[in-house]
Amino acid sequence: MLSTTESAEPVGRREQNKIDTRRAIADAAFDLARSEGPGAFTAEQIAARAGVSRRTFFNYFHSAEDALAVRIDGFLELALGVFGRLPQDEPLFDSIIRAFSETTRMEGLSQHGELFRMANSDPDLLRAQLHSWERAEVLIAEALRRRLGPATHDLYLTALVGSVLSCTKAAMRDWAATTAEDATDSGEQLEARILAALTMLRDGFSGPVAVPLADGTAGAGDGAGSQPAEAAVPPPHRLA
Amino acid sequence: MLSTTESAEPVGRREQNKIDTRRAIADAAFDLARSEGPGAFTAEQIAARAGVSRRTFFNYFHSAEDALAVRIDGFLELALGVFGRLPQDEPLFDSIIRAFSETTRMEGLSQHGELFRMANSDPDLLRAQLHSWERAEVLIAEALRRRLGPATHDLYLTALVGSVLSCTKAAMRDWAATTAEDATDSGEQLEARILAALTMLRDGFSGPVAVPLADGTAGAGDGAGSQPAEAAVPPPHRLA
DNA sequence: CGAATAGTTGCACGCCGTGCAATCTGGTGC
DNA sequence: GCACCAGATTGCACGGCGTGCAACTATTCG
Repeated sequence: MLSTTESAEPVGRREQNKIDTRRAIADAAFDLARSEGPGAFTAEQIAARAGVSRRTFFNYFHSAEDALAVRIDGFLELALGVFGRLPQDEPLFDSIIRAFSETTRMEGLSQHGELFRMANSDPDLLRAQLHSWERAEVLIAEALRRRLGPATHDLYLTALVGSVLSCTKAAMRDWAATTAEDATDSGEQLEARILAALTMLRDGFSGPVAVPLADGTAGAGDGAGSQPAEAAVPPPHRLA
Repeated sequence: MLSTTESAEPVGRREQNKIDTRRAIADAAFDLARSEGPGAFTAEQIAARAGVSRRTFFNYFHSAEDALAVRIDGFLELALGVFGRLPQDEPLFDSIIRAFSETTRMEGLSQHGELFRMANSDPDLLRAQLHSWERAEVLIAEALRRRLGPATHDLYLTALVGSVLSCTKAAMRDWAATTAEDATDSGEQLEARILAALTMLRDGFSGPVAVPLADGTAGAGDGAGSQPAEAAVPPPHRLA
């Protein structure tokens, strides 16, 4: 299982404490958001639940919403990590698609669905999440530049990365809105949507792409009335 | 000249006062951001400069940053308006491209460049701007659904609109970073970038598209090393 | 004009986010 | 083990934020 915190490196007590604290705060924030509702709790409450002072909370996060949105950062950093480990000689879009596909296997995926829904009723949380995507955009653009070469035009890079993330975001929104995340195939549901959205992007949105369902039939992906094509995962390269 | 506030409708005193106040506040905020630097002024100062009370400021905007970001909303609403007035039978991407192209002729375009640069040094301003794009995404998706038909799949719509806006955003960022906005061809510079970015999107990012320069030569749009194609505006349909 | 309605203002309150100095804790060299 | 130091936590204080509320003022309408 992919993990946000996996790191076999020997790490000192100090560093480990920081990681633990950061995690404790993020978890406390998420628990509170669940029980009290998004935007209906204070930094003080988060700190108390995490067992630190209010001041320490603000040493780790700028706001309560940031403590929630940090999970989005985790998801995107994970995807970036997977992308970096893919063979550089395969078609670019295959790498992109597989990076995000793979990342849907991460632990704690279900929380992301909740997070997206929470953002619907808390504008500040939405902003924090948008900021997370924005930060990831920069990181991914850098990684892409390393892969495509330093001469790659900026506009091409940023437009591409922005579009890819927009499609992924759209897929996750759709997934969060329509899928019960305690379902056993929740991950596959998300993966199918990401695949569909990124395939549409690769095809220049010339037409809608159906979201393949678990039972093998294609979902109602009716766009402009034409018959939607069905997306398929790229050939099964192995992770390096 | 396109205008954010143009409206020939007969409007009562009450309504006009609100419009004036809103504008006065937004202008005051922008002036302050210029003179004091983004994030270096208070709501109280904005209110004072706009000639209203602090409380009234908060009746109009949720924060100082929102008062700045409202200009982004204006730009995007303008583009949406142009899009709605285009003939519905032309190719979708032609409409999209021309809608944004056209909008670069708006008044006060230069301020947008400044706004983008300000966001680099003020995270809260960046968040407010991202929120503006997000809100516009919803509006544009609705307009697109009206055009494509109510059966259009949600994921197709949101992925498309998100990508289009990401490309436009990328174009504006690039423009803001590279172009002196007091240049006489500032508008054309932006238009060329938007055209290039949206053309790349339409082509599924199969390769970079050069940004045509005013002198007729193509700019250095070198992507993966292949020869970049040059973008061209769609045929000159007339606005309805 | 007078009543109704909509917008403005001052006030008060709890919370936010951060600089600062005191304190505590884990790492390092002896 | 002990002394020391860098780094992390904490309490405190302060200015600013964002909003509910009630009083006040301006516009609209009969």
